[in-house]
Amino acid sequence: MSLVNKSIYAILGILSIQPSTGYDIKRYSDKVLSGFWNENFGHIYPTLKKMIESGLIENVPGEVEDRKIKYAITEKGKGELKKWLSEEIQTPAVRSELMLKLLFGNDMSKEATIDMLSKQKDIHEENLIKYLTMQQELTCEGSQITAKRSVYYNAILRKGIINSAANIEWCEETIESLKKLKG
Amino acid sequence: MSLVNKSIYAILGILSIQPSTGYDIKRYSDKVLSGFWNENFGHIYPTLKKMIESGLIENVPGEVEDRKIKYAITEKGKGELKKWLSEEIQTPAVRSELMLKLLFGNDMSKEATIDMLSKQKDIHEENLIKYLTMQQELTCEGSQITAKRSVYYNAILRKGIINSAANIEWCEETIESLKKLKG
DNA sequence: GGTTTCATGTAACATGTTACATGATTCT
DNA sequence: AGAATCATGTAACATGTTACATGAAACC
Repeated sequence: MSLVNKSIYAILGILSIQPSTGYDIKRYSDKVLSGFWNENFGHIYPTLKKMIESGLIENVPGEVEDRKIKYAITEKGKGELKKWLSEEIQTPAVRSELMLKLLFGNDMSKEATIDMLSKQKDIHEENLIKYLTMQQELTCEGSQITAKRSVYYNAILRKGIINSAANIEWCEETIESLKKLKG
Repeated sequence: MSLVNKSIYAILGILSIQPSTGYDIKRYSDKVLSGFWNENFGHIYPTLKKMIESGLIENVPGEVEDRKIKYAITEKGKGELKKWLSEEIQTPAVRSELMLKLLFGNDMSKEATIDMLSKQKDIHEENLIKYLTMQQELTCEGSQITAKRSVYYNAILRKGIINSAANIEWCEETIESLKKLKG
């Protein structure tokens, strides 16, 4: 079992912002990275252990208070993060269940297909609102994010907004084209 | 090892169009499903075996000529396909390396970030052309796709087109916003 | 006092990719 | 004749999720 790759960079990145516990990392990916990156405990804790072993992170001394275990990025970890950042991004393999179902939509009733697309549209509309809200939170209060980072974070939110809008548009036009179909 | 789920529905769907060999299935996902769904041999062949065992597909009699093994969907398989089509789509977990790198873009030079985004833009531009070409091929010659299915297939291509365009737009605006940044 | 959230962790499972092995056929 | 494509398959690896177990602290 490797249980490493990909997650280690997310963890290194989060720890480069500030020292955190495993729980903090999970919370960060659920809230800040919501919709772009996900982590789960079954991955986080074993990965943290391996990263300690390889010297990419370390326990924060004096902070091992109650039952929390706080980690910080080391110089070696910072180097590893920078190295990864400069590497080419490999395009991920896509497996869209929606597209698959639509392609075999012949075997589905028109109504069921429209219903499926409506549900997708609802999801994207919810997401759009979520990203717009996050964007407002970013611009209003200074929050914990530094000004420089906020430019990057705003770009990420814009990506969510643009993609959600595109998906909504597509759902609508596809529903319309199906309604025009006879049978 | 299960080596089943998800792939079985792609296979059932493809076989519902016409009987095919494992190789045909791979080719179909590379060409027709390109960008929406991917399959690999390490998955296809073991899955086909399991599907034979569970009676979802069968060998096409008399067609086991040379070294090709052709499979066809059974009535049970058709039922399974329809059942899956009516099930709710679960939203897939997202892990976007690009977004992760952008979020930690603080640790990257501005130029490197812009370069990264340019490369992404190029990829999406290539994809856009690919989808537009596929759309033209669909409308010009009748190809092998039936008229009814072509409506669904066109919707899929439209999805690729709209998404590619949205991504290009986002790359451009993000590059611009970074260029305006000092430092 | 009970529920929710915080907090850490493991084991089993699910899923998917890559590398390798083999050999026929077709194209140049 | 040699290279590319067709064709099938396995084993090892890589990766990721879910369910379970445990218990403290905070909230209501």
